[in-house]
Amino acid sequence: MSAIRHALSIKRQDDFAQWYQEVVAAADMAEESGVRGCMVIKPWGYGIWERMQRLLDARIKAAGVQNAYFPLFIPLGNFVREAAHVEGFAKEMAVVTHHRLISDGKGGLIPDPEAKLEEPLIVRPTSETIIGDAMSRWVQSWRDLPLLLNQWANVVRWEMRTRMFLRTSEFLWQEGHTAHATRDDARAETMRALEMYRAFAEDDLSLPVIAGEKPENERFPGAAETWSIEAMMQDGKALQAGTSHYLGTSFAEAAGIRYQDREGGQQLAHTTSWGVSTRMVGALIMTHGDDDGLRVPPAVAPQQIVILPMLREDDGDAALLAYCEALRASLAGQTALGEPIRVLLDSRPGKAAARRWDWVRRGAPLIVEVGPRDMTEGKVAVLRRDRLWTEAGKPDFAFMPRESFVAEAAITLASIQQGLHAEAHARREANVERGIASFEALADFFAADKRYPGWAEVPWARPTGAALDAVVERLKALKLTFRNVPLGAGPAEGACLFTGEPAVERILVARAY
RNA sequence: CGGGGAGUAGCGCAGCCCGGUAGCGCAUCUGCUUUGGGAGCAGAGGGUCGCAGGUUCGAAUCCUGUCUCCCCGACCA
Repeated sequence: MSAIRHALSIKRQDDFAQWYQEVVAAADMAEESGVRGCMVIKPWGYGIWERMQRLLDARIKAAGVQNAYFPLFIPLGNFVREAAHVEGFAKEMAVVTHHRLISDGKGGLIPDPEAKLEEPLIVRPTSETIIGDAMSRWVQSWRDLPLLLNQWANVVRWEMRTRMFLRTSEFLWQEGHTAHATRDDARAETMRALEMYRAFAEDDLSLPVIAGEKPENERFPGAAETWSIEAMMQDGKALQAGTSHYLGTSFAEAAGIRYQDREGGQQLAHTTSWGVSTRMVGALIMTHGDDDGLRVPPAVAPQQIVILPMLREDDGDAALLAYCEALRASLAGQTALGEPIRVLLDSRPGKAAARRWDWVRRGAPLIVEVGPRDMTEGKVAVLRRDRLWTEAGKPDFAFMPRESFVAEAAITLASIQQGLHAEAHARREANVERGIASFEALADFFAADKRYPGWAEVPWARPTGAALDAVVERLKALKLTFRNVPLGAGPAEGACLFTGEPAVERILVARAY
């Protein structure tokens, strides 16, 4: 029995879905908007997304990809060109049909029947078609290739069931779109983007992921190959945290992206697309969150250190504030994880001991409380969010000289960044089962009632078409899905769990978000 | 989109069955006390009861519709 008085009312192990929702609210990240499937992202949540944007954008630009912006609306006629793509998205589309409102005579407004659009516009669910259209004009010669574009944008998919950050009708993302002269070049770009996402997730978000290729049934509509990074959440489910697609020439054919080669012949370009979305914020919560709220990895924390002066609303406050301001300035002059330290002096009135818990729930990596006696002694009281409690169930403050804290702040932040990754990585590795040799054993593995159903990595023969569909159905009956064929998986041995044929590779099976 | 549950103050809830002045806890504000770690006492402010119709002398409460959220399913780059 624990005497700890946690900052949340719901524990992960009691109700993971409810816990997730409480973290989103308690960490002040987002709230309901009143519009189905759409959320208001609040400053702390959006600040985390902005940090993700900044770090990923730098990686994208470092690869020579340029940012551009394409329209929100796509003419319906443009969208219908790539058959598989259309089939994949048609049933979840928002459509604009009118351009004016008129009074309904009862004090309300209705779309003006006189203002119906000749051709409806769809709200982009992704931008392959509209960017492909631009590429068809921008690509003429082999000298125009490769064409490497990215856009940061919102997209809309009319989801049947939504969850904050994980699946919303409108979400924010980046979508990279590239065109290449050859299959090899395009595939190399696909893999570069995949590796970029892996490094971004692991290094910047402390999120251990497994990069690999999606099986045929999980491919992006119209893609030749789909690759993903998969992360394990604290309930053992898998979350696809980023995807990279080699699109072959089918989108180039649909959009007319052709170039003249060195011999003067007309060739179809090979295209790719790749994306990461605000879903990543959900992955962060479900990977690093604990029973006291979120824990934000320092690299993406909007504020890495929060200073809380213990104000008493008396004459001593001025001196205490000056002491804290000096502390803030000396920290802000330091560099951690390659950037100036982001430090907030939270001097709003109120008891520091009470406001501390707001920052615990938000997951600020370091919380520093400073009282009059600390000031006199030249000390600070430091609370690390990644190790909150003492054995006795009290907040684990480290009282240390101010100068020591300042001198070690960068190292401490790097240590938290690394520690969160190590913790999540150890948890995942402890819950990936690689020794399952039969379908029955697979079913047993997932039938066991345990906190982490985890993942299974099993040999398979890579069936396709109807044979694959049959396997997918068998898995669906167990609420299981294929995740990906990990790049780093060992050589396949033995028989395919699903067909009995000699295995050709190893694939991850898991419950998934 | 199918089945189930829910919407009352910023948050969590009671009241509804059986119609009759809108309640509790936390939070907020004020005062006093307290002051090394999530303070105590007293007082105060804050709600067209999701929205729209209907029944009724009278609706948070009964009826109809609708919107949103949660859970299960189907769907899901």
